[in-house]
Amino acid sequence: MTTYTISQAAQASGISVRTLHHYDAIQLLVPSRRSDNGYRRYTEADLNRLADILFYRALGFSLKQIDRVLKDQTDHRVTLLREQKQRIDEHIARLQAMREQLVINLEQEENTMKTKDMFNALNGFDPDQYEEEVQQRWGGTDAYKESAQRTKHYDKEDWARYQRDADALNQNMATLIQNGYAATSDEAVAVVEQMRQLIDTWFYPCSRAMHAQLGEMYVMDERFSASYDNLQPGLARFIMQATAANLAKNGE
Amino acid sequence: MTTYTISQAAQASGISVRTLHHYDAIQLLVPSRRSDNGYRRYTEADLNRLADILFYRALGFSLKQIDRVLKDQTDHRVTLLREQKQRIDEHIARLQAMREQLVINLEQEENTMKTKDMFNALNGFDPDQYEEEVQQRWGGTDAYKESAQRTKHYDKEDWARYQRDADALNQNMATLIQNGYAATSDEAVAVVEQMRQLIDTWFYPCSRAMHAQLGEMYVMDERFSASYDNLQPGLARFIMQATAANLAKNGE
DNA sequence: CTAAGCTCTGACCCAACGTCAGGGTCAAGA
DNA sequence: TCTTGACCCTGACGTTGGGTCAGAGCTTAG
Repeated sequence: MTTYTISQAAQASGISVRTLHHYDAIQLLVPSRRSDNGYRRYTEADLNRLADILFYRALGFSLKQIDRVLKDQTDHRVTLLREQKQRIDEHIARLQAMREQLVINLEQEENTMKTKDMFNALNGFDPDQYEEEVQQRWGGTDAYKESAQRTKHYDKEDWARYQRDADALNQNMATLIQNGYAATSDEAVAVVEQMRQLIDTWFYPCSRAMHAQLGEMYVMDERFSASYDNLQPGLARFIMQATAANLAKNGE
Repeated sequence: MTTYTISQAAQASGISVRTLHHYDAIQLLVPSRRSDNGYRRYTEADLNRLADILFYRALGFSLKQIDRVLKDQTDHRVTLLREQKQRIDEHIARLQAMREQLVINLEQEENTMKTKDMFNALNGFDPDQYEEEVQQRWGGTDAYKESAQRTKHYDKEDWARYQRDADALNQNMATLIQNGYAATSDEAVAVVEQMRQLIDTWFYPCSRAMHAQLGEMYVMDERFSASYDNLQPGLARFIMQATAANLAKNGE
């Protein structure tokens, strides 16, 4: 009778030696013989059983279940198969629910990403990946071109530095709102002027008139205003009014 | 500031206390405070983080991944979500392949079940569940009716007893084949006569002529002969020949 | 004062192996 | 004959996400 060593058995069935050790340990597949030196010897019958095991394993049965299935001669098997199908169907249903949620989430994230990118395009972030919308809406403007030129050479730290400064200014503005300052107050105008200068230094020449236009955009586009108002309700509109006041008080 | 005990936090979010212990242990959710006696106190912020954790858990992220996702502010998140969707899609595909295999297998098993049931209908097993084919092919015969009548009152032990006797006779017959006896030998005929009597006592009056017919059926229908030949190659044909010999030697 | 109902930490358990570690066996080549 | 390399063995720990005690402390109501 021809027998196989453990590595032969493993290779023949495409599993690891460790797996066969495991199946032996849990008595799922005990090789029929051992050679004198204690090596496992697998017979053809053993390999057949192994094939059955792997078959049911591929169907998602647990090793414990497989043991039962192979003991149970044919009768109860149909029930077990049906139960397993049931389990798999439920599992699939669960995963499909997850998938749906993920898709919904991705759409949301992508929307806010787009919004951010539109903003970033005007402020200079790399719009390469979202060319469609950004290019269509802003691609023709001089500001866009200048911004795209300059920012090409910025690195991570540059971005982080800018982000920090911008966040600080937004935070200042939010504080003003909380303390009851008007958008036309000198304090608000001072902050918005700093905002303008920040854009000016980092991205493109931004006049007060242009900044006022930008402020309007913040309000018009819900996706912008949402992200601002997230920080502080009414912030988008407040900034818009401040840009206008800045233009009125200090000229172009 | 209102805080929550561990059991309150658990109940509020529908998870176990042990789970919160675990999340604390792996630093996924460390409660902001402990009270003087060492009890965990969860703040609202903690519960918010917990909600996020459970949200991503529901999407199939591992706890380790969740930790990263919650650290990573928004940017890398889209990538992670996309990767997760990818994993889930693959998982679904695998499960659907399993499902297909299971369905195919179930169809096969159901076919062999039907065969067995046809046999059982003539030998008396409850054919209720497979009425279609069994009824169509055998429903009109007297033997079927008689069998159906009698077996209605058999219980599990009756069936087991019958099964044991039948198995023993089949085994006897197999042994005769192995030892080179002819189907027409007195020994084979003796066994087949016992088989006939078994049917006679358990199910319906079965003459030798009828038994010969039955024997023919064993051979004709591949589904029958396969299950007999499984026990011993050539067994189905051997029994058929023996039933014929029995009829010839001993009359109707 | 005691029992009930919380809480704590520590520790073992599950499934299906992967991955060493430490140590034998065997055949071929120097 | 000795060594090298390719196999083989057992034993044991790690992984994931908690479940399930066990032993012990705190607080509160009866």
